[in-house]
Amino acid sequence: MKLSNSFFYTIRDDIKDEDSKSGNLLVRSGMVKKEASGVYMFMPMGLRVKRKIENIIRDEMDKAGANEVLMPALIPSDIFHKSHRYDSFGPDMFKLKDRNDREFCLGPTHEELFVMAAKEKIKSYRDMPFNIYQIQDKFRDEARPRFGLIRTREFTMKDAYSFDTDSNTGEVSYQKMVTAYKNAFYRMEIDYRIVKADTGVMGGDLSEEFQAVTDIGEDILVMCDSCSFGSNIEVAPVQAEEFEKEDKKEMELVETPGAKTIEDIVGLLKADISKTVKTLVYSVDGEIIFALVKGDRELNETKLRKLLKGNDVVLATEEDLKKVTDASFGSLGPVGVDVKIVIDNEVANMSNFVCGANKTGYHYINVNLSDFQVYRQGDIVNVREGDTCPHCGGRIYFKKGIEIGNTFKLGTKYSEALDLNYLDEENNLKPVYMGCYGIGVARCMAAIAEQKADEHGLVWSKEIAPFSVGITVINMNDEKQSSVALKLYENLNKEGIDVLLDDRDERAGVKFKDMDLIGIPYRITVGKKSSDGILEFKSRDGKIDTEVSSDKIIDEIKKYI
RNA sequence: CGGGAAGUAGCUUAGCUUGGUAAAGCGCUACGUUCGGGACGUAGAGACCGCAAGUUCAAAUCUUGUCUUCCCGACCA
Repeated sequence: MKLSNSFFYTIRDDIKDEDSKSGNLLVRSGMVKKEASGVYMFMPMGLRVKRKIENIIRDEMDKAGANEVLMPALIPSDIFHKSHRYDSFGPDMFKLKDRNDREFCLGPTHEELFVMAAKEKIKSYRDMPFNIYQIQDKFRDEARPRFGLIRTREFTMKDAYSFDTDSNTGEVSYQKMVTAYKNAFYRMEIDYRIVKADTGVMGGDLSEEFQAVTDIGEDILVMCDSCSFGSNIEVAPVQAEEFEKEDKKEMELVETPGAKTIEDIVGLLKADISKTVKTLVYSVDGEIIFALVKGDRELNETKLRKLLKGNDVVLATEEDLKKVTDASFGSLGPVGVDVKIVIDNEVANMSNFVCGANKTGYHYINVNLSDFQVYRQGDIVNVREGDTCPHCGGRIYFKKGIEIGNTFKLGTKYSEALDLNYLDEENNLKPVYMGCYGIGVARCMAAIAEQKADEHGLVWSKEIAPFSVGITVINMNDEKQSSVALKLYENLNKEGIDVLLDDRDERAGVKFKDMDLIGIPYRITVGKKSSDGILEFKSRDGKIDTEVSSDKIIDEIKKYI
């Protein structure tokens, strides 16, 4: 591509309302443009990057034996009613009606349609396994789109679905996809971790996330310093701390005026923080419960939801609280109150602890489990850095991540809901075992930008750069220079190398800045010495900066791409 | 959905407290000088100040409403 007479522009100033590094640079470099919150246009450069990512994924999927298909984005809503997901998606789904008032939605995901497609083929156990995938746009009316391309409302996703007779062969299909993902992300040069994750609205048996490590990640990744353990904090198990068992002391009411937080209590009563218990009030599907965690722990709502098998788990409001006690939030506890009490495993190890007395301004000291009735006990808190690894006893540390891929063992959830069955060898009708596998295409693009960009702009790895090589002509009005550059451009094209020729009548500085901003990995500069057959060869990452004679330049470039 | 901030030229912003229909830089056009890391000078073009009501002789500025966008949180494959 020649830049003169091309649809190409860059923006010099930082973009207002694009605070993330990747979002800002992708817009500044003219790769994308925002049209509405979480809705982006892809311009020529940006589209090329996106396509290259898609093609890497497509290549790896094909190698893994998956077949590409394409589903509609416009989907009749009734199929989501059948799978009972219409309500679980709720307001995240874009809904519309046709002229006959039939309800449609813009697909937020495609499990249902893939099941319908699979029904065409699957009759018997002989018809499996197979895997089908598509690269297509999904629509989700996110509560808060953010960070440029990282969380958008329309986004391109590769989604694959495996169909197997049972969990044994399903496991094989699953591992094939995991391998394909590793290959794809390796080629994209993304720094990522695989972590265990919550299955969420997808349901199923197991979920693993591929998380790109960046500072602006939306997820907290829990890693171990001495083994391969990795988990999203949502589901990372906590190794409950053990405490010395003390003899039970007599519970005692003490005045704690004005104390609202655990820190206040610790200061006021000179209590050790490990002797304090925090009471959190949750509304679980409308019912008020008290959740008890050690004073310095944070409650994990995902774990609480699972323990109680609830759907809607939210912090209670002051109004909710009034239904069960007159006490205010800072003075709550498990003693003498008529609500279900859920305790964290760690609380079960504690004795003679401090907690609220359900009387504003008062706490009890020396409370023990025998002083109240426990409804449920479980792991309901977040891991902290420095905690003990539940697998090997090593130390836990955190990273922030952007979810770029996700693999699920769905099991039979969808096949049962949508009647996807097969006949086995003994002529029994059985539900199909499914897996599903997603990669966020533009999210990969943003994650790479986030990880690799420097103070000069974007830096793309060679396989996903919009062009592999850029030619910068210092002076287009110099006939020698322009003819050398044009010849080189043609020869590189003949070699099948993606090459961008900056033949604009701009000053050299502007051209250098633009080539850096858009992140072309290799640059050839055609300048004064080109009349002596000398060209400059430089890599965007700064590792190469050398002069090469013009008859050797193509061989030199081929070494790298 | 809760908390915070912001909408003024294509872009980034000033002006708003203390009302008098608008300013700068970048970009753009023309000419000249420049020409290897976002050049300089001169002259221009370009804005019903998000939208709607209200107060007022007069509103970018004050009041109310509304829409949009971003940030933190909630939520989220």
